[in-house]
Amino acid sequence: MNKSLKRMATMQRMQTTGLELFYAKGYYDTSIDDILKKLHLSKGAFYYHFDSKEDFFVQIIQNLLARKIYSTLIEPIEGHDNPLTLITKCFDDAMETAVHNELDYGCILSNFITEFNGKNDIIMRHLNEIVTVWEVNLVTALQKGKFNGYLDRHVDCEAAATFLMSSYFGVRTLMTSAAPAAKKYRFMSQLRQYFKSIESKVIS
Amino acid sequence: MNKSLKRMATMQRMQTTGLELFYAKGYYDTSIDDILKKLHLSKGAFYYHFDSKEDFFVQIIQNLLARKIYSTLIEPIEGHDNPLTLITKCFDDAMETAVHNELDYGCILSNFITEFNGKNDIIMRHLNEIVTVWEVNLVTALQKGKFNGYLDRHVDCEAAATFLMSSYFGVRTLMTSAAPAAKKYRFMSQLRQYFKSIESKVIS
DNA sequence: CTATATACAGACCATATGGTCGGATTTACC
DNA sequence: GGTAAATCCGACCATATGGTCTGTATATAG
Repeated sequence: MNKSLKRMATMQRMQTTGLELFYAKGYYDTSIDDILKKLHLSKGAFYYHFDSKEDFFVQIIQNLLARKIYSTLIEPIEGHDNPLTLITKCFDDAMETAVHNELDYGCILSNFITEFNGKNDIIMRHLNEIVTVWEVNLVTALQKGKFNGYLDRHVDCEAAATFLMSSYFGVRTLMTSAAPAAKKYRFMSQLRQYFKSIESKVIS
Repeated sequence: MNKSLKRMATMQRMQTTGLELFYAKGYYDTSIDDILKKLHLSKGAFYYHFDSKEDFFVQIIQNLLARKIYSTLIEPIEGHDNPLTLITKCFDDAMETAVHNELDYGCILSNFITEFNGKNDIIMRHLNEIVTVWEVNLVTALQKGKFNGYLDRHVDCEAAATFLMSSYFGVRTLMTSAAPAAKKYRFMSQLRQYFKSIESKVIS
């Protein structure tokens, strides 16, 4: 980490706009020139800092995507409150920003998994790692919630986590298709319904 | 529909392998030559039958994709039985074939929506049409189920449909990532849990 | 002030892709 | 069997893309 500030700054700029465009247009349909054009930089600058387009993207995953997922989907569910409440608010917030984007492209993680599945194993491994981290944190939060009496003791926390991740990935995809605000509202109502069915039945 | 048999046969062959490759590698990362190579056909043959790559894909959507979605996700939920039972079996079957594919690429409809969102409005309209058909049929099935006393009368059928579509899209994406069989099992267990919470509470 | 490493510019290259076009071959019809 | 339409071939084109390489300006160190 002994890199100069200028180097870091340029790399950061490239990665930020790179992620923007990759998210909006997809990895394979975004050329390096697209990114460089937006930054008024040249090919020489790019290949001075990165070995290849793939290397560039892997660094983006580690430096930006992982943190983004963490701050959006993981960190908000940490805490000692009712995990169902935390998850509800977390999903609600994430979907709300999606609704307010004039042009939403769905869950960035889900999109990349779709794009790279069966095409690039190296990148898939990095994406799967993020999925696993999310899963582990979700399961942990749910288990803690069970321990603290918020969830029914018969709940399969691994299964619940899978179900939640699935539904979130899917609704973000569906929201890009049409009527995002309505989709969000409907989704949230049924998420609460599901949560009601797994919460503790004991009247405290 | 006065086209000769030979013409129809060739076009069918092209569309079938076209959909195969588009599904496996994505639209933009599949070249026309890839498709032609697999069929031992030439560029001339392709552009004799189709105006462009986009026209080709639109025809694939209408001729193959729409029917595939219909036979997999719509037709199985038609009938007068309990829609929750039908949907459960429908999802179970669809995911089972995905599990048995050595290489699964997720829900084909969801994948294309992800790929074309924000990139190609014409194709997106065709994909959205299929989504709408699915949604309408799901809502209808649920409403009929409510009318027939299978579902609780307070259930919001539109919301339930959105929730189901979301979770299905999402789980298919998740399944491509790792451990599809386990993901399927966990998902189905929580789907049943959700269904239990919206089914009729009246003991018949 | 000079030398040297850093950071970037941009021409260039090999390859791939969607699409065109004139011609060859096959099929259908009289 | 001859003719014309339908079907298909494959060379060719313009463009785009990932990546290389040489050169140049700027900053840093001695």
